[in-house]
Amino acid sequence: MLSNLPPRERQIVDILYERGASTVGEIGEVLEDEISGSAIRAMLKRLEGKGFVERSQSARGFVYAPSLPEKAARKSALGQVVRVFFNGSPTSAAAALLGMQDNLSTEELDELEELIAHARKGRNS
Amino acid sequence: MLSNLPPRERQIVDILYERGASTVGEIGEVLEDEISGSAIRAMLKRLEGKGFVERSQSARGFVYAPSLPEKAARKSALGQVVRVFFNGSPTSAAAALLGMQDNLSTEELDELEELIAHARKGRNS
DNA sequence: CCTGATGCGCTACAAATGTAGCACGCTACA
DNA sequence: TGTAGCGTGCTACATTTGTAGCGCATCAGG
Repeated sequence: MLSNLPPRERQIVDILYERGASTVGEIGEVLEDEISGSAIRAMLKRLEGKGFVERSQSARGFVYAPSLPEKAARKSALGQVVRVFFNGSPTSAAAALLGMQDNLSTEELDELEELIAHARKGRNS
Repeated sequence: MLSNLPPRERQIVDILYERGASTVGEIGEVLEDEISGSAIRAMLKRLEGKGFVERSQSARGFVYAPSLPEKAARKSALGQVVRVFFNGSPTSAAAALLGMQDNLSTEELDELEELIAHARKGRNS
């Protein structure tokens, strides 16, 4: 489970999910607090050992990527907050999410309505 | 920040948010892996020291509650997953959420549509 | 062929975390 | 009035995490 990684390791896999496969240098740039490259490498190595990241060669040198597919990771992460903060109700979490941003684009709203319509339909079947 | 608590401590505050104020005994029951009461108490003490939980007397004995208001914690947690997994777009996170459950009640769907309508209106203003 | 600069792995080590054990006080009940 | 049980705090300790330093390779410029 991603959720029980220690803070720093967690932070690093988050960066990996956020930015996609990255080199040690890139990770270092993203981290606000300056940290030595070898420290990052050590983290990555442990993460690799635990099976959360994979390393591969590339033109840029070694790049590290999360090994758990993003889709699964999303689901797991969302499930976590839904369970903890929204009583297991994805709907109310979605509602909170919609309240988070001040202006949604018309396209986004349309898309959401379509999703809802779809859900409604499925429900009647 | 809640997000950089070590795994076990995180797990415990999660339980607190999920169940509300709880005693050591209750926390122990929820944790799948059997763990000694004193271990839990030590965790709670550290969490209290860090300012994440508060302790108070009650009829049941000492109860522990998260000190960061649930609303803020929610927002922070959601913001986190939105940033990491959904490119900072709450909308697409909401969409994923709607896809998570197979059947939504009509009431929920109505509520969501109302939210969307409201957002649409606000946007035109 | 030197010499810096980079990026790497390894090792070591301080700090934090996760856990159990002990001793104490307070019920409750035979 | 024992004494068994429960909840508590404290302390100690093994493990894990977070970090830096060293030495080695590779590569570019002189």
